[in-house]
Amino acid sequence: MLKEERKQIILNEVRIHNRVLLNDIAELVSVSVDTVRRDIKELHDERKLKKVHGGAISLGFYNHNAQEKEVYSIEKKSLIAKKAIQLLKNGQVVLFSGGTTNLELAKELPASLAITCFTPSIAIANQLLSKNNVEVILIGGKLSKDSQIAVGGTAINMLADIKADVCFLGTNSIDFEHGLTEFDWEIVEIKKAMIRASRKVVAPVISEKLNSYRRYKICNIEEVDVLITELDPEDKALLKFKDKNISIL
Amino acid sequence: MLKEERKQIILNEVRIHNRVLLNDIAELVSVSVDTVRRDIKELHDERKLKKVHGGAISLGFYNHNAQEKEVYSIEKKSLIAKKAIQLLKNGQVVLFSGGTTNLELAKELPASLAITCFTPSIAIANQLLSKNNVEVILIGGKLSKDSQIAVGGTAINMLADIKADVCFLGTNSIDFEHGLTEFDWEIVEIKKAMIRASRKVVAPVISEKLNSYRRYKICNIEEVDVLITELDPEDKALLKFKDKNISIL
DNA sequence: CAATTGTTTGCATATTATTGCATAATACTG
DNA sequence: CAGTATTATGCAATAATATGCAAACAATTG
Repeated sequence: MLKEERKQIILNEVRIHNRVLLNDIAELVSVSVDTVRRDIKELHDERKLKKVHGGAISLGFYNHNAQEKEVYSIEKKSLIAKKAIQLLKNGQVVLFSGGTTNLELAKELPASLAITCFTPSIAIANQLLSKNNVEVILIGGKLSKDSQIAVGGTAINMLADIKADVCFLGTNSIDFEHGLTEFDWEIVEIKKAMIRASRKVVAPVISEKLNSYRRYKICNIEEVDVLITELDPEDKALLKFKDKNISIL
Repeated sequence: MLKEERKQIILNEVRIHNRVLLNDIAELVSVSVDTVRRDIKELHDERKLKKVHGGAISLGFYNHNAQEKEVYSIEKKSLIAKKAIQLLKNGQVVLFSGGTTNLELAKELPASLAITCFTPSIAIANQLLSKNNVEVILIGGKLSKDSQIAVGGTAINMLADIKADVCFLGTNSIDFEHGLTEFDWEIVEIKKAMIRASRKVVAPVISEKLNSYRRYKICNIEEVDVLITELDPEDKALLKFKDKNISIL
């Protein structure tokens, strides 16, 4: 068994289970735990996973927590927000899903921009309210305690009456193969409806969310028109998306 | 179970419920309370939650400066809130209009109370979200910039499908002769719809709002079932309302 | 082919991290 | 202010880690 082969297996396990135990891997690939430990250390240095006491966890899993993102990735999100704002023109109708990246986007909207915004997120609605030239329309429905956005039939019905110019679609995970995915089915339903309600789908995502996936699928990667990350558009991690005719910012 | 994994679970619980008890977590993840305590201490040091006596609470997810600054007659509002809460029973469906008095009411709802709440106010929805046993349903629609509640046809249509047990109807002014009145026609429309959507109308108002009136009328004084003020129910300012068969609290 | 060099691997060892328990101190409750 | 619950602290058992070392292995060179 080649070392690289082993490392791929480890990464795969991490991707599937979001965590691995050192001992399990050692048994799985029939090497000593020391070797696995060294492999994980290398993968950690390569930023492919996070080494923790007793094993490793996926970066996506580690980062999925809202507070941490809030605190630690502000600069990245701000960069993404700035790129995203360039897509907007006066008079447009814009749909915002939830998430802290979209929240940052809402925060940074220039005061001069006159647009109409729909959102099921109370946090984003709250931010948008402070923009004088922005008309804010709240998408109603049962509030998910978890993600703090309106979900369910009412929200989906309301979206059915909308055709927005742009939808800023936050997502938990994005993967070339598995598309956009989420933890929570309620959220998936509402995001599917948001895609249907928009002419153009823009996915602002932190690069850490790339190459990870969750249980439930929102859509295929092809349904995204524009992908915005904090990385340089020419970054090698983004190249394959260009093949699918997705704009990269 | 990896330590990091456990920490993620704790964070997740905090995110969902806004607070966790040490003992609950210990049971949930099957470790001693000491271990959970240490985990929470670490998460606290990492600024991912706030450690409190007996457990942890989430960091305020967004700083609602606007509402926090409204400290006008907070004691009076708190007193009104306490009286209003006594009207509520588990299992009821409750409608909240906007306003700082209703916000105070939402804040002070006891954690044990299990009710379903509808509201067009993002500030109140936000408060209600932190109550474990409260289901929150947001009434969607265009957000009024000054009152920060959803107004217009969408909101009114949504209300048409509801029959709540109680409606806490905030109002700008209340007058024996002119009834409940407002500055803003949009708000009047939505409040009219709220009255139609409820079996019982409760008006929590500070005494300062008594005996004043505005341009637009929500309803006659007779349509109010219960009037709650910070005054003693026997106060002479309230006597005349009793004649109209309105309960005074 | 033998010698050399560098890498990988497993093992032994010392070090460090994690956990639960005991106990004393402190905070909350009525 | 007493009674209870929660917390901080030290300690010991266990598990995981880092480190050095030697054997195994591969690639390169004379």
